[in-house]
Amino acid sequence: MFRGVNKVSLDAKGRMALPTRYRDRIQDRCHGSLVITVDRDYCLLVYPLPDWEEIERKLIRLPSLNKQARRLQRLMVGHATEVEMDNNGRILVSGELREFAGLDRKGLLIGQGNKFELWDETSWNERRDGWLTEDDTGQDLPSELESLSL
Amino acid sequence: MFRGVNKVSLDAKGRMALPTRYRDRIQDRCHGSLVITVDRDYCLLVYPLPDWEEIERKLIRLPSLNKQARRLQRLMVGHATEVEMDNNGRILVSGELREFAGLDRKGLLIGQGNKFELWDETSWNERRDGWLTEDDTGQDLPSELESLSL
DNA sequence: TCACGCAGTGGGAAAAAGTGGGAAAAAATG
DNA sequence: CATTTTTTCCCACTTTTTCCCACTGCGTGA
Repeated sequence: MFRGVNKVSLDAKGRMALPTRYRDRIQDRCHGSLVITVDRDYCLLVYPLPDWEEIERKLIRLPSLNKQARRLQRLMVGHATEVEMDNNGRILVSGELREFAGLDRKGLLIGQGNKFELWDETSWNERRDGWLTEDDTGQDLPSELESLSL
Repeated sequence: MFRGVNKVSLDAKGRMALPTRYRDRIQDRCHGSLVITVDRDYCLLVYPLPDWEEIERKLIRLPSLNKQARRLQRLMVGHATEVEMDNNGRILVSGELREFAGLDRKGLLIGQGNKFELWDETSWNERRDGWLTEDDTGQDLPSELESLSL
């Protein structure tokens, strides 16, 4: 499981070093093959290849005539890019993906279970402050949440 | 079960000595592996690794397209950091987490059953005074609270 | 009252991780 | 097919992190 906030930096060539604590797990799981795609919140998602493939299958199977489904397919499958971890534990984030997420030099890699989210530092901070102050009364909670005891 | 208020101090490198009375229990439960994450009230939560993993599993399973669920995932899983107790019974609290909780030198470790809360001393005192004077009439209690006998 | 021991604290050195640059290989273009 | 540009791979340097050791202060017991 991936978790936690990790400061990462992108160099002039768009290379990003993955935090060492995850590297062994990534090697085991997918021999360094990862897939990067986009999220509607203007961050990037980074999956180990096998995990991505499973999601991709689910997405492809969705009903093609459903608008929501096509939107998801186009966004997620359409932007999915396979990358390999190099000898220094770095991956190459393409210019298009960096631009999409507003990524400059300083990024944050956020562990989210089976995947990472990759945010521009500034965007993340803004969004996070929003989530913290946001009033959540009146919103519909999934029933799983109602009974959650942390 | 963890309970009680414990004064703790953080050194320049962010290291914090855990109170001795809990160390054996922490060794038994998780061999010194703890997870620190954030709370909406701007304090930190400290879980023994197995307790955290159970919560994490529940969080990860929540539906990805639900806004509330993603918010919780990003805040809690996204900030969760695994730490190890060192030979001197200390754990390392990262700069980001310290900053989040406004933690400087003096902190309070509050036992809360299966976890601890870690507060900056000043914030805790202010918040506690607030809870004591807060007027809760007119608020609707969940049914579990209605029948609570203390 | 003095000595011993343990918990707490700080600092420093060794190791590991991160970063940048350059050269070689590959690809693209005319 | 040759030249130019892009990409990839490798090496070396710098910074950060981690681990270990030593000192201090307080409490306890002789």
